[in-house]
Amino acid sequence: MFNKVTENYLKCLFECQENQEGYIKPFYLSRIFQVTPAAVSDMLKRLAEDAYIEYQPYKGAKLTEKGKKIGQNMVRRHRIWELYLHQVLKFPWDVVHEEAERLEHASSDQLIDRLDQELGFPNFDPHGEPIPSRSGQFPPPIKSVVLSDCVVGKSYHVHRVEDHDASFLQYLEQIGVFIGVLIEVISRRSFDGAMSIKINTHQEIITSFGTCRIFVQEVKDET
Amino acid sequence: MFNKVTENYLKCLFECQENQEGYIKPFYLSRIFQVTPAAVSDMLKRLAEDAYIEYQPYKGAKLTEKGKKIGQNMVRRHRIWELYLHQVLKFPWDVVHEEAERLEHASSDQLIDRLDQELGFPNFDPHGEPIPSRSGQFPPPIKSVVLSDCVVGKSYHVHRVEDHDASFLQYLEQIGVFIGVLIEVISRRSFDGAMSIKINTHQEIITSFGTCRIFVQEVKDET
DNA sequence: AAAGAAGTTTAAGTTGACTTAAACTTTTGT
DNA sequence: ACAAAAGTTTAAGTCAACTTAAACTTCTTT
Repeated sequence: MFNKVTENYLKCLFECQENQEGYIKPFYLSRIFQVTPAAVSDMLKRLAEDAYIEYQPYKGAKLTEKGKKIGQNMVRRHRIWELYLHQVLKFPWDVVHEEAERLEHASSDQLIDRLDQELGFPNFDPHGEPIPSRSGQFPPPIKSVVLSDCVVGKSYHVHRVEDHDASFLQYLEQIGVFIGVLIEVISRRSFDGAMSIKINTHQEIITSFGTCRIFVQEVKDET
Repeated sequence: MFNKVTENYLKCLFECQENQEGYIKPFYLSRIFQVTPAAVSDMLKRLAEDAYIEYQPYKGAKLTEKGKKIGQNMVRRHRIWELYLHQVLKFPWDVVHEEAERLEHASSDQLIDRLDQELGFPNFDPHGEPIPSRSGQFPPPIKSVVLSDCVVGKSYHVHRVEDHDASFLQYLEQIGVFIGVLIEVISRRSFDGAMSIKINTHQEIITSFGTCRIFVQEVKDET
């Protein structure tokens, strides 16, 4: 479609705008892409020239409608590939991110639509991220809270986990934390934020690294 | 794995060496990649520096063992993707080449092996090209002849067709020429080489463009 | 309010993959 | 066998995406 670097910038900017308002700062992008801030500056200037972003020096960048469309499409491609790799080709959820990261740039829209169809037009990827439809529609948002904010004694369904660290995902798989799983908060340590949770029959300790990367929904009591 | 351009050169050189001995000439590569001969010269020099090829000015290029390995792997990736797209995802055989052309650079060896397994470790792609195994083994070669060399009155199985022109493949599909189909040579016109062939019940005229791009096996008479 | 830290931009340079133009080598046809 | 044609290389330049180093702006803190 376009080139890899452009697609990655627009995807990343789109993902930022999913979570927070305002302008995205170069420093953030330079960490994500592992390049110097100077390279980001350079690139943002080019993206602005082609009207993919609105960019003001020292202020940051923001997608235009044109750029947003492409960024959203890249997010769709990425999440559909992740789900296809996991669900159809049975790859563990900790490896699909990296593979999808390349495949998303190498697929036609027709291929993505075909995978989408094969998957039954799913709403969420293996880490719980929403998948926009071909027409750009997102599924209705699910209001979830971060595990670290949860109340001791209550039960929750795991709804989303952050997907950028493979070894973290491996750990979660090993202790039985998947999307949809029911957990109960047993305790929280005040000094380091680590939480003890019950999954089915066994108990596990999740450190603050994890508790701020796991998102859950409160279970509606049905008694 | 490496970069796209390098991978494409090594793949192309490998495909050449599948068919003919000797050194590959820059002019040929420049037509394939749609770049100027100067660009090819430049690239060959770089490939030789990294010991992927043996290259002598005005003589041409030849893969080293190191380059051969990569080229063969790219051929494997390409053909497995073509077959997966055609057989599993039901894409018509005239579009799979283009899609595979990009996917082959974006897949890990693990993904390719997984697709291979899903397909049951096949020996040929949708156009009849042999697929090397993960260990580099090719299926036993099938001795086939080009349709233009066939004898009027005899019957043949279609074994391979050249895959680079999508509209040619569309045409073949439309008239019922697939890999494995039985055809009978009815006649050949001496002045332009066009041949009339019988497919099942109907007859079709194949011009010389096609007769030199369709490869067949003689049917062993079993009376 | 001013200084230092944190972050950003500019300037100059590099690299890979291209281009055009000109010089060169090899092949082909008579 | 030799001239013209065909193909190849070299030289110089471009462009995207990077780098480092230096200059600059903004944020934070006292």
